Amino acid sequence: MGAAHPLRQQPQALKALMGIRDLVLGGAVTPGARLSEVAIAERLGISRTPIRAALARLEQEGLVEILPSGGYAVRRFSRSEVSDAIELRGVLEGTAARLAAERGAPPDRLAALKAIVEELDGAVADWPEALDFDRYVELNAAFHDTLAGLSGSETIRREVERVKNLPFASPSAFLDKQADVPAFRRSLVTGQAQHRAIVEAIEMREGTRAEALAREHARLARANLEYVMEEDRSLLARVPALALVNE
Amino acid sequence: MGAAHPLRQQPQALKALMGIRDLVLGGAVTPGARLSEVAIAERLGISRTPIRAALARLEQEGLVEILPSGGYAVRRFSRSEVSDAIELRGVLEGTAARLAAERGAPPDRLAALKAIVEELDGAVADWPEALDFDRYVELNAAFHDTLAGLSGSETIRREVERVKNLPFASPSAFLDKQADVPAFRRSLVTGQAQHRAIVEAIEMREGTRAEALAREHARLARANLEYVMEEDRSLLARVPALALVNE
DNA sequence: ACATAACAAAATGTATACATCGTCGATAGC
DNA sequence: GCTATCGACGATGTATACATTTTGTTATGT
Repeated sequence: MGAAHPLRQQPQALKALMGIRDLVLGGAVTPGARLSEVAIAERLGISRTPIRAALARLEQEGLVEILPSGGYAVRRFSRSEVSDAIELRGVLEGTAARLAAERGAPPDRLAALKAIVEELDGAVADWPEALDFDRYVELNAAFHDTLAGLSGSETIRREVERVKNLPFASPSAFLDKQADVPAFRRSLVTGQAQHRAIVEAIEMREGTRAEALAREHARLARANLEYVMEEDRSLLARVPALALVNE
Repeated sequence: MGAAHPLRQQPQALKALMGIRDLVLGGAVTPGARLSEVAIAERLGISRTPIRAALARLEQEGLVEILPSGGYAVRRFSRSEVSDAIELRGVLEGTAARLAAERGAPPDRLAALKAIVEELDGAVADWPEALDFDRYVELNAAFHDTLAGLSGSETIRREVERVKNLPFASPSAFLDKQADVPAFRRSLVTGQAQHRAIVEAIEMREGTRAEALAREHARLARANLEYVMEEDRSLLARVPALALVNE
């Protein structure tokens, strides 16, 4: 599945990375607040060294920012930045889809992608009401991971995976049991139709169509974001990925 | 111009980053070879700590890779990876151009971009033979930096700048006095025409056209890459950015 | 009461010491 | 002569100690 990065993380380094991620996304530290290295080190029970490494990495990923005077702080995202990050994911996934179509995807991987779509179809269609969120999220993530690697270009795959590290830009950002509203549920049906169309376009070597579809697919997440901001701001607290959005 | 990153680098950290970059790009260590932390530390006269930080960052940038057993090595790039990185730059710059056109670029920044194009015109047209490479490189870099920030999306700007950190993906990769061949020189004329067209498209709010043009503009670099690989491999050694390409 | 300057506390940046793991080589056995 | 295992060397991963900068507070002067 997603061998994500060539990460051969050492135990402490891994603890630091996951720990800080949880701290930030769990709302333990408010956006904009300083991330004190000693405080984190004590809280996680490890030394400052892996903490610093993790912070530097998270800065590269865009989750934390460097303070002008040194040190790091939890990054705050404006609504437009979230929107742009989603658009960016669409652009990159679109490129992955286009290249896969133009260059021809490896038959086995394309078959795997089609199998995932079939399973997704089952998950969505069988019991539209009693949908298994966990299962859908898992399959959806698998679809996007497979798509990212379908072009055979490691360069593209890396960048797609990179942008997905931003929590709200992930394809599963708005898929959460805590945020189970009809509007989101409807988007799953549309999304699944787009999944099918993307695979079809790649199979037919229709690069431009595949790219446009993947972009539009990402914009489904943007629509969900707008729904949260305009229609039901109470979801802001219930969608974990949106904890960092201020404005 | 390009305040690149919110990097408030400490002296040792900066020395480490620049030093290792020079080591890798200068060919002091062969691609694939291990980058021993102690060796680098002794060579640069600083401790291992900033070295490690710089290596971790360069791994994120894609210049070095993590060895399965730990530590880092100089990354080797296949021809297709170089080609894909250039394509990726085109995709991202294309997105920057499209968004600038769709959303409307700030008048002052657009004016600045037009001024750069004017200056570039002078540099190219006045003395086609006695072209000042340094000046052209500087203006060309300014054009691409300005374009990256023209959409107003910091997210997009960041990503464009990121991919440009890969030496061979930079817009100036094939602009070098050491590699002054007629084929490259001709590409400058075509490139300058594309610069003009990109600005025009953004000004006319023609987003799709702007995106397509920016992509095609990047493919000029891809053509130069193919020229090196197919027509004149002696350039492989003369174009500094291509030192990491094996195959 | 307010502003300013000096001082103290704390945080980061850097260096070094220690622990752990991988790799290379030598030696012993077959 | 070849292979396998044991051991030493070296490298990275981690922790800690030190130095420098930043920040917050307090006291003093106007």
